[in-house]
Amino acid sequence: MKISGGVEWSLHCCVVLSQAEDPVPTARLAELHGVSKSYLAKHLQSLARAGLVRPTEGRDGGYVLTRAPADITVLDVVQAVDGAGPAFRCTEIRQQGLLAAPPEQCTAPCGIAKVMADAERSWRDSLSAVTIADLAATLDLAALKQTLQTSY
Amino acid sequence: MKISGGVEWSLHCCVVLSQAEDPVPTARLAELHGVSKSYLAKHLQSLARAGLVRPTEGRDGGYVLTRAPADITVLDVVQAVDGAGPAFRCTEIRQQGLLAAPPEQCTAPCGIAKVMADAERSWRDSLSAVTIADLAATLDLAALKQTLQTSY
DNA sequence: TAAACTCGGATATGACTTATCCGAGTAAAG
DNA sequence: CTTTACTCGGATAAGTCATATCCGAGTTTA
Repeated sequence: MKISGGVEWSLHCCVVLSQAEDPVPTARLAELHGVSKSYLAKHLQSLARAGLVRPTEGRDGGYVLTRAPADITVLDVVQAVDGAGPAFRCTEIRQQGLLAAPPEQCTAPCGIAKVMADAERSWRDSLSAVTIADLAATLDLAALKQTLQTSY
Repeated sequence: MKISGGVEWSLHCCVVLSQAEDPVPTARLAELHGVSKSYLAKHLQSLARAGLVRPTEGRDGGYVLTRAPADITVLDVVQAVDGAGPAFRCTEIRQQGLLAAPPEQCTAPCGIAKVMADAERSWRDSLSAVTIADLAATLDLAALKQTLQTSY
């Protein structure tokens, strides 16, 4: 089980965007966090496709959050970057091989698939209980905003 | 987020082993489930390395569970096959770039890392609440044992 | 003693994540 | 109105990890 590395970058960017009033371009977000601009751009595109951020083109353009920070959960960001599909995909092994179960017993989901799905649900519930606003609240916002206004 | 495909095979195998009294070889487990023998062997090795199953070599050899089915959780199997490391790895972005936080504020874990770790904990708790015995209880054990005794 | 069957690690293949670049389009400034 | 500079977006390589397979070392049985 593994989570895409871009998730961490994207979450940090969302926190920064929640404190910025003006659009923030990709290059600026990259130097703020000390990461590759080219690669960060790819993840920001994922956020844009998911409708979490809105791009502004041209001079003085950049990204802005589309919703209030309290209305964007960590799960929203994770799914936008890492995909929303289930981590475990049941291939219906119980219907294959010598001990294939008869189809009439396969109306209910496989017991193994059910356990994995329940676990993923718990995982998602935990992530959706925290918002970008909650994450921002744990930081020194005064210092952050001051750095944001530092000359380019 | 994605889970190795071998996890499904391994869980089904553990359920079968919980109902078998004699060692079951890899080739037999493969034909019972209709999957590749060569590839299944690799995952069974992972289970053996984790100490969940014990191999018996030579003629009439095979694999046997090392513990009672009620003492082996789904989490044990998942971690044996897919690795036990955390899915999210914090790279301490907060200490890099223009808005690097001073080290004295970084004694506690990053807020983002904490959220992700909590979610993974929920996931693991769900998986560790179910055992191989629980999974077996949802099946038609009489039919399964009969198939197990079918001639090779 | 010999034979057959078992697991174990070492070895190719393929898919996916990672990482990067340049062009199309847009808003602002002169 | 023209020019300029800056923005995002998709298309494009490299690297890494999971997938899939094979043959040899060792052991039990007959």
